Amino acid sequence: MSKMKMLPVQLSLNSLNPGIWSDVLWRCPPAPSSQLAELKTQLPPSLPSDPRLWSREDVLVFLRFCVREFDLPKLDFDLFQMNGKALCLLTRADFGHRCPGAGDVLHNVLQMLIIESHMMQWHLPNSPVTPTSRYPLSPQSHPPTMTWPPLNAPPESNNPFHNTTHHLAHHFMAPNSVTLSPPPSVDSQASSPPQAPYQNQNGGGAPGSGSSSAHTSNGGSSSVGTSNSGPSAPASSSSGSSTASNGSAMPMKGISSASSNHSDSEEEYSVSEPKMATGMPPAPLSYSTASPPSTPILKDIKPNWTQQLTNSFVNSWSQQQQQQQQQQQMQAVQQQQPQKLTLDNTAGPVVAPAGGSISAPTTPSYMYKAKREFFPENSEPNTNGRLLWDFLQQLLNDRNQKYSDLIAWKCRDTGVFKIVDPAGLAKLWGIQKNHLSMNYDKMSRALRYYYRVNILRKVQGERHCYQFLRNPTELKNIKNISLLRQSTPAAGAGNGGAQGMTQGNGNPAPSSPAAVQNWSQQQQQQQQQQQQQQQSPQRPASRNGPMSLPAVAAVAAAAAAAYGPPPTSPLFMHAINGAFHYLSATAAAAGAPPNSPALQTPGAAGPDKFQFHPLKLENGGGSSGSDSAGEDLKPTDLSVSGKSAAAAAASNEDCYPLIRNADGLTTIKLIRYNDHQSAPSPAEQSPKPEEQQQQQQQQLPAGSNSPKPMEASDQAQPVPMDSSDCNGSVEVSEEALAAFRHMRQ
DNA sequence: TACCCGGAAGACGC
DNA sequence: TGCGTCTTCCGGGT
Repeated sequence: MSKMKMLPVQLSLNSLNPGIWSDVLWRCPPAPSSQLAELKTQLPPSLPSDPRLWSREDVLVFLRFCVREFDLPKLDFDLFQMNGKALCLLTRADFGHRCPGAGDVLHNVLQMLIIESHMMQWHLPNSPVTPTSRYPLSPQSHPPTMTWPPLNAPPESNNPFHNTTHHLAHHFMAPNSVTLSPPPSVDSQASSPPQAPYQNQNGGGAPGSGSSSAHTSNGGSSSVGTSNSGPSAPASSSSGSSTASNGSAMPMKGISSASSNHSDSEEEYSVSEPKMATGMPPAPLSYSTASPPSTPILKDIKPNWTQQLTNSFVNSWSQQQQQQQQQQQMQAVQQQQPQKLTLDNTAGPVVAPAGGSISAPTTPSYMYKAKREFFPENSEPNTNGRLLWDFLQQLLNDRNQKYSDLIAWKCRDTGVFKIVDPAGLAKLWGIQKNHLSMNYDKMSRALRYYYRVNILRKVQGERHCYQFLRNPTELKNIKNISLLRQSTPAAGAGNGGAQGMTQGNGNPAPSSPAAVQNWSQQQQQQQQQQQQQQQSPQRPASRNGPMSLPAVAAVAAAAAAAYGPPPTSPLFMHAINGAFHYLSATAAAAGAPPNSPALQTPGAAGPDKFQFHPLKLENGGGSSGSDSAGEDLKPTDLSVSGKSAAAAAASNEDCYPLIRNADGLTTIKLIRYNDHQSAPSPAEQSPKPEEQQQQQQQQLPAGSNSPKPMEASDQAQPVPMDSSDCNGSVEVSEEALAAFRHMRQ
């Protein structure tokens, strides 16, 4: 034992799903950098620095090295007949099963190396971190906007690891929250800590994380970790525990993702278990053997891989929601109390993970403080997935396709989607709503409820296939969806029951072919927005703008974990502060993006906080029923953009028409001129400013009953549904890295 | 057996 | 208190 080196990560980890972040960021001993460096220097030089690149032989070399260096018990190397990719997919539990007594060590070491590899990639030049580099672990990052993968996808993408790494990357970039998304009710949204990037996926503050045993003694502790979840805490924590316990979610996710991303065939989608059979990762022994702490939420569900998968999604989802909330509320608060943005590193001490406290990895105390200050209980109303259609939209449009194993577009243009994993999706939905007994039957009932209001229809003949009859913008703008019932579903069974819809409330309600086209257009616009966000050089901060606080902190934490002091150190706190301020300043200097908290103005840019470059083709005058929607689309007001319509159009830039809703709020319609459409020339296309005003006036008669453009893209719902808005992951931008470098200097 | 449908009653939040 | 949005349960059909 004397020769045994200090482990890079504590061994007192439970069997929960290894959140790379959590493990490394919150369990690092005081000097991880030096240890890691030492470790790396002693690794056999033949080993690629990126574990994923290891061959089988490399894996064995690595294992032998660990056995030797850490004085581990003898391993059965036959259980590690896998390459580095597969090895990376092994969970802590997997390691534990393969080599009891040494699994934690191996896992931790490996995770450290993965982290290191991450960091190296981040620092690579010409390695834009956002958004194409959102998949730092994925050698073949795919465009986030790719909803349905091309059939000619490279063979590599068939590799389960493709999506697994993607998923893993997500875990890294936006580490899972422990808290399984308590229903986004007031409590959960307002008081649940903005911990997403910091929480241990392992659930509930890593129940039992302080225990060195793989078996957490239950989560009694777990509820603590979830902090203010209130009544939801048990569910949250328990789910987290389950997630953790079923630590194989990631591999399975990867497998599943791969299949789902490359085929929408019934065979591949419909049943989960067969996927497992066909895509078994090299870790068959541990999927259900991790002895999850029995928890209320999942106790009646076999810990199968689907569940694990779901839990993984749940965490991601939860994290998305929290991050969105966090960003929104941060922006709101910043406008009022910018001085409070400085995280006080004198905040209560971060509960040291060493003591086994579950709080530390779950919610650093400084984040609690931040939460208290920045996230008031009375958060602004925000559906954020509280409505089923919104929930589905956000899953479907997730930029990272993180939920493609649960639900995926089948034809995004027409709004047709397929529930890939009904049970998993239902479970996720149930967790979202805190209805833990949710199942697909119940959820589908809710979906059928949408038939009546012409939001959805069933795709005949295809299981689990539904079609949105209204595009996200429509749905978002229709405040009173019940009004949609005015159209009798019976009238339009053929085309989705959308005929003659809802003219009564002034909402243009083209759910028929025109609506589908409108849907298609907006979907395309969303994709274009995403692409533009990725490519636009004049928006260096990307859609992330200055990184959100969690992102900043994530970078700092990552860096601290990989290089520097532990998160509990003042330097770490200072790093976060510095990063944040640095980014704010950077954003200001570079021309703050719309979602720059510091620069955001409450008026026009406010609602657009999630969209850098809103695009516009407004449905001038409501539902014309025209199939050529583009012809009716007129920009109305370009005041936000500060350019004339003609100039904007001439420059092929986007317009920012304003629409005033019934509440008098000015919102922005996000529609873009499609270059590929048979659009008139820019000069023709864009009315003169006077015309715009006239049009706007025509469209916005105060109190008028005349048809208005979609009513009120209300500011209270700053989280649009399109993919560009699903800001689930903590995207680490170049600025963030620069910030970190800056603060390290 | 699973999926799908829709009625009915009720919960829950606003 | 009313309303909207489910949730839950159910019987029936495919």
